[in-house]
Amino acid sequence: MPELPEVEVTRRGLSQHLIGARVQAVRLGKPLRWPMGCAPQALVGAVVSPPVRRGKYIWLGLSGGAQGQGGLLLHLGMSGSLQVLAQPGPPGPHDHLDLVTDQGTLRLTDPRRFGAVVWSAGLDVLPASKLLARLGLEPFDAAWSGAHLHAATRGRRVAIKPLLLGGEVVVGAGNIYACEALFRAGIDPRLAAHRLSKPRCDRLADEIRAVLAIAIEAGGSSLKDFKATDGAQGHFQLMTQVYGREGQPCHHCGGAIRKVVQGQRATYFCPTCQRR
DNA sequence: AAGTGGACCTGCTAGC
DNA sequence: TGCTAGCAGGTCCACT
Repeated sequence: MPELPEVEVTRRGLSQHLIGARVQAVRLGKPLRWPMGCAPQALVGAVVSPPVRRGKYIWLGLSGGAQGQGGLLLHLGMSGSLQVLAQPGPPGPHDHLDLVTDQGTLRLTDPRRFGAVVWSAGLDVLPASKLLARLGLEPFDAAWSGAHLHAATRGRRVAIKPLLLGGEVVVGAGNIYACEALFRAGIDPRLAAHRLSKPRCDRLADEIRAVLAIAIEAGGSSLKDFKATDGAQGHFQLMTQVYGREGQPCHHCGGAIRKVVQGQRATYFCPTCQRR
């Protein structure tokens, strides 16, 4: 589910409610992708630092508990969401973490359990450092540019769309936003990455940043599971030009949007507006 | 090294 | 109406 915009909307929600909150209790549900790596009890008494986003991860710094200085690295996988609840009801079968604090209960809900909650003593030490090690540039970092994209794609014969999904070049564009950015840039998702000219890299780098910014403004995309921390739904899914629109007319040229499969993921594009 | 495909898990939908 | 196959926003790992 959550791509960069949904994670960023979530991070902002956590910032509003949880900074300075003191952990009172921790409850775990079913196992997620990896074990948390510390005893839940050891987090009691810790105080929450301002949350930080790196790619699709959220880092929630914690200080002062028995576990000592460190934090939780959170990932929402395909179907996760985080809410801050003033009056939490009993946890359901898909609620896998409750961080009860004096400012509300942070609850992670994730039906598919591809998400993760991992304790680490810091972002730059194991295990967090390993999870973040291969991540590419942040799209809102000044270093993200067409020049960087151009350099990173030299010698890469893989198609541009699955390369974007991999996140080693630039983080944050998942299946929806990779499709949308390539449409906006007029680039065929099947084009081998190394064939992208410098001007087209400039355009694509700009469009990736633009579509992610627009989606953050829209509160993200809520296809089925995603909710912001206050339960609000995003509405970017109403604005997609290609994603999920197979057979429907292109808003630009009127031709039918096509769907192909790349790397076992659906890709949507306009065969007229997007060129090799 | 780069590329490809399978794995993880659950719920929903389209099609028979 | 009921079953089943296929699909879903991510990413790690093993294999060629």
